Amino acid sequence: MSDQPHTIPEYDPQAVEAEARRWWTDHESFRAREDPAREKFYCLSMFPYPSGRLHMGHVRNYTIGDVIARHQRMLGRNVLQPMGWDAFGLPAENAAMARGVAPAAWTWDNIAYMRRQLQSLGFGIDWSRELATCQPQYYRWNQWLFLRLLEKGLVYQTTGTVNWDPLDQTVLANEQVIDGRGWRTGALVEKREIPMYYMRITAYADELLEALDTLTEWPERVRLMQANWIGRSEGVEIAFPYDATAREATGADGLLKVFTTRADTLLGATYCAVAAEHPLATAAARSDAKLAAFVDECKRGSVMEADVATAEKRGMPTGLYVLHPLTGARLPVWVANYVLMGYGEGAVMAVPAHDERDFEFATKYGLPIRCVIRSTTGAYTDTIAPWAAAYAEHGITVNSGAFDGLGFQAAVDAIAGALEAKSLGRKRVQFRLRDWGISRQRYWGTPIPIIHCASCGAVPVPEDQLPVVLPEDCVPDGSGNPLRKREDFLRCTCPKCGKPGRRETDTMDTFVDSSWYFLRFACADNGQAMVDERVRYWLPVDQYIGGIEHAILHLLYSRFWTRVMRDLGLVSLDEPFARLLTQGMVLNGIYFRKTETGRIAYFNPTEVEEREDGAGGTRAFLVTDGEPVESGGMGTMSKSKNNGVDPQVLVDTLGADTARLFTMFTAPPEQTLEWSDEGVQGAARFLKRTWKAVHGHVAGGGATGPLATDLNDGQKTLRRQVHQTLAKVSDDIGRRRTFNTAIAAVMELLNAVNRFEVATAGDRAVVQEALELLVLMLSPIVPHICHRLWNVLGHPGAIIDVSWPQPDPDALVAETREIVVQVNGKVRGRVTVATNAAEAEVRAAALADGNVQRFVGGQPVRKVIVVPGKLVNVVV
RNA sequence: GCCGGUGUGGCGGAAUUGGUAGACGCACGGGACUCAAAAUCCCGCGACCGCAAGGUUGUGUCAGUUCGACUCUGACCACCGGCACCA
Repeated sequence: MSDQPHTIPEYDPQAVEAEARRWWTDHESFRAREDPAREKFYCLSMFPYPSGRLHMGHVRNYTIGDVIARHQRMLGRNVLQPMGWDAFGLPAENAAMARGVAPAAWTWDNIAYMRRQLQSLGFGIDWSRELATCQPQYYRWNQWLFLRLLEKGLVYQTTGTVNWDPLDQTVLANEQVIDGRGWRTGALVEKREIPMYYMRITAYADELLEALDTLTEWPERVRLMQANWIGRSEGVEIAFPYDATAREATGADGLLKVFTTRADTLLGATYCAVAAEHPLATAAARSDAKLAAFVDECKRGSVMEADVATAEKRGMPTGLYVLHPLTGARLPVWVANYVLMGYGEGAVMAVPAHDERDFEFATKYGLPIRCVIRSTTGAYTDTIAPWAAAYAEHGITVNSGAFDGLGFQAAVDAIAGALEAKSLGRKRVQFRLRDWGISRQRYWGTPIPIIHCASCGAVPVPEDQLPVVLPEDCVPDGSGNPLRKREDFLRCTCPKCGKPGRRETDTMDTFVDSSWYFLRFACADNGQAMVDERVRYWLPVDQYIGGIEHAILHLLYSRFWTRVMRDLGLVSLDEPFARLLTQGMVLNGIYFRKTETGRIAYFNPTEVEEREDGAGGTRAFLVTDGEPVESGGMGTMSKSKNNGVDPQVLVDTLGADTARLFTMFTAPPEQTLEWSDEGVQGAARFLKRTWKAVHGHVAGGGATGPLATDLNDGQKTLRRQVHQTLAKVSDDIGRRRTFNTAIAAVMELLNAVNRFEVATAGDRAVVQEALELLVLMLSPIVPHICHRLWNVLGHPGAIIDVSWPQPDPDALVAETREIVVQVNGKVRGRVTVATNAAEAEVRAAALADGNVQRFVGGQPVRKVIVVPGKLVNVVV
C-alpha cells in the first residue's frame, strides 16, 4: 500500500442508504414490466398482517426474498417482487375495542407506517402493484368467486360447531378461549351449532395429495405435513343394524355406520362408540337424564382437537344395542368423548384387543376384550391373557370363524366381501381432510354475498350488485358482530321476489383473502376482471418465502383455490408455488419475575444484564434495580413475553444493511434465529471492515491496470480463493439458499485480501478484481453499501445493473492437493500430492508418511482405501 | 394425544453425496497502539494428559451397520412448530 497519508471517509450508513434508495426510486428500478422475450422470475414473500410495526420475523422473511430477487435480477431474469397487506382480521377488532377507533382507520394507519419501514430496509419491491385485502376492489372478487362456487355446488351451507361465550353472546376464536373460558368474560365456553358456509375442498383431496409429488422444490417436511393432513386412508365402511332397543329409541329401522382401516379385526368388536353429537346419543339421551347430562358435558368445553385428544377418555352406555353384521351378536353402544363427530361417521367400532384407545376405554369400564389377531412370530397369541396392552400390529386372524388364518390384506378382503354380500359394508377411501368452513361471525372481513328473504330463503347477491361493501366506520364492542346493528347495511331487497330482505352478516375467513393474492399481483390494476392474461406470464410464483407456521393451512387453501380457478377457466395452472422456502422463527431471551400474587412479570432483554455468578455461569439482573431476574431461555419474540426487538431502532442506528446482514448470517433461513446484540455488532463491524478495505485500496495508489498473464504464486493463491468463493456463493445463494455460509465465505475472502501484501501494480490488479467480485457477491445481501462501493472502485454505473459474475475456470486450477491419511479411521498425517497424481502414487505417498508408519508399526496392512482427492485410510 | 422438526465448544452456527468435527462470527484471554479509554490491528481459544512433538476423548442418550458415522438404522429423552375461528 502507499505510504502516503490518506484519509478514508467514515462509513455513514444513513447517508449511504438514503443515496442508494434515491437512485432506485429515481430510476424506477423495481418496476416490473411484462416482457415475453425475457425469462421471468416471480419472487414472493408472504404478505404481512398490518399489525402496527414490522417485527424481526418480517425483516427476516423479506430480506430472504430480496436477496433471492436481487440475485435473480443480476442473473438476467425479469424479476417481479410485489407487496401487499393481509388487512382483514381479528387484531383490528381487538385494537378497535381497546382504543375505540374503527378497524379501518387503525389498519390504514398501520399500513402507511409499515410501508415506510419496508422502504427503509431497501427491499426491491414494485410498489405499483400494492394491494390490501380490505379494499372493495380486492374483496369483490372473493364474493364473485364465492357465487361461482355456489352455482357449481362447491360452496354449500350446513351447521358447524363454534365456541360460544354465553355472557358476551358471541362466537369466540380458538385463541380467545383460555383454559375453557372466554378471554374477556371468563365465562365457561360452550359449543354451539350454527349454520355456516363450507367450501368443498374434499372434492380435491385426491388431487391435492397426488400433486404433492410434483412439488419437488418444496421442503420434504411441508409435503409430509400436507399429506398427513389430507390423511387418505383405505378401509371399510361397516353398517351395524339397530336392534329393537335402538329401533324403539329412534323410531326407525336404522344402521349405525362406522369406518375402519382394520376390518380384519371385525370379529373382535365388543362395543360401538359414538360422538356426543351423534343421532343415537341424542335419541338415547331423551329418556335418560344422566346420559343427557353427560352428553351436555361433552358438548361443553373447547372445540380444539388438541384438547379433545388429550382429555381423559370418558364414556357412558346409551342403553341401546346394535347387531354385529357377521355374527348377529348384540353390541352395546356407548357415548365416548374421544370420538369426533367431524371425522368419518362420528361413530367407531371398538376392538379393545387391537386398538390402544379402545383398550384403555374397555379396561376402564370393564368392557369385554376379545383377541382376534396373533402376531406372525407367535410372540403374541390369544392364549396370553389377561392382556396388558393392545396388540395393534398387523398379524394373522384367529377366533374369527371362517376368516381364521388370514394375513392383514386377505382378511380385510374376505371380510369386506362377506359384508358386501349382505349389503352391510363396502370398501371405501376416507380422508382426514374436512371441508373448509369459511363463515366467521365477525365484522372485519369480506361480507358473504347472500341475502336472506322470508319467502325465498338464502338468495345469492346478483353479480351486478357486487361488491357488497363493508361499512368502514363500525366500532366493535366485543358482544357479537356489530354488523347486526347496522340497519343501513342489513336492509336490502330480495333479488328474487323484490320484497324486503336482510343481508348475511357473517364474513369470510381471512384465509380466503390470502388464497389468491399472488395471482392478483400480476394484474392488480384490473377493475373489470379478477385475473387477466398477465397471470399467464408471471405465474407460477418461482420462489415463495414464508413462515413454517403456514406449512399446512394457507398453502393447502392456496393450492385448492388455484385449482378451483383453473376449473372455472380463469387460470391455466395447477400449482401456484413452484419453489417454497419456509423460514424459521426469530427468538429472543425471556426474563421474568414471579410477583407475590403469583403473577409473572416479563422484562425486555434490553432492561436485563447478564453477569458472572462466580460459579462459572451467569445470572441475569434487572438494570434498573440491580436485583436478579429469572431466565426463561429462548422463545419466539412476542408481546406477551415482552421480548420483542424493534427493527426500526436497529435501522435508525446501525442501518438497514446491518439488519439485513445479521438476519442472513446468524442462522440458515429454515432454522430458528436467536437474537443477539453482540451478533449485530459483529455484522456492523464486517461492513466497516469492507468499507475500509475498499477505500484503503483505492486510496493506496492511482489507476489499476489489467491482470497480468503470468501471476506469481501468491497472486495465484489469492485469485484461486476469489474464484472459489464466487463459485461457492453462487451455489449457496442460487441453489442451496444458505446465505449464512455464503457470507462466511465472503468474510474469509476479506480476511485473505487484508492479509495480502500489495507491493506491485500486479498485486494491485489482483486485489482490485478481488474487491470488485467481493462487492458484487455481497450486493444482493447488503445492497446499499455495495451501491456506493461499486462507484468507489471506479465504476460509473449502478451495481444493480451489473450481471452476476462467473468464476474463471483458469483461476480455479491448483497444481497440488493435500490428502489426509488415516490409520484405522484416525487421522495420522497429511501428504501433498500433485492434483493429477495416480491412485498408486497417492497410496505410496500416504504409506511413506512418518507418523503413518509409526502407527502401522510393521503390522500387516489389510486394506488401503483411497478416496480420490480427499483421503487415504490404511486398515491394519 | 396426533403430525412435522431440532439437538454439535462458553454462545450462534459450519461440515453440500458416509470421508480431516468445530469453517465463519460472537464472547473470553493475551499482546500492540493510546496519558487513558473506546475504536482498530495481531495472537490464542472443545475437554483431558503433555515443556513440546504428540496422544486420548468428544456431535442429546443407549444400541447397531461400516475400513470410516454429526451424517444411515432401531429404541429412548428434551425442546420447538401445527392441529382446522390467530395470522
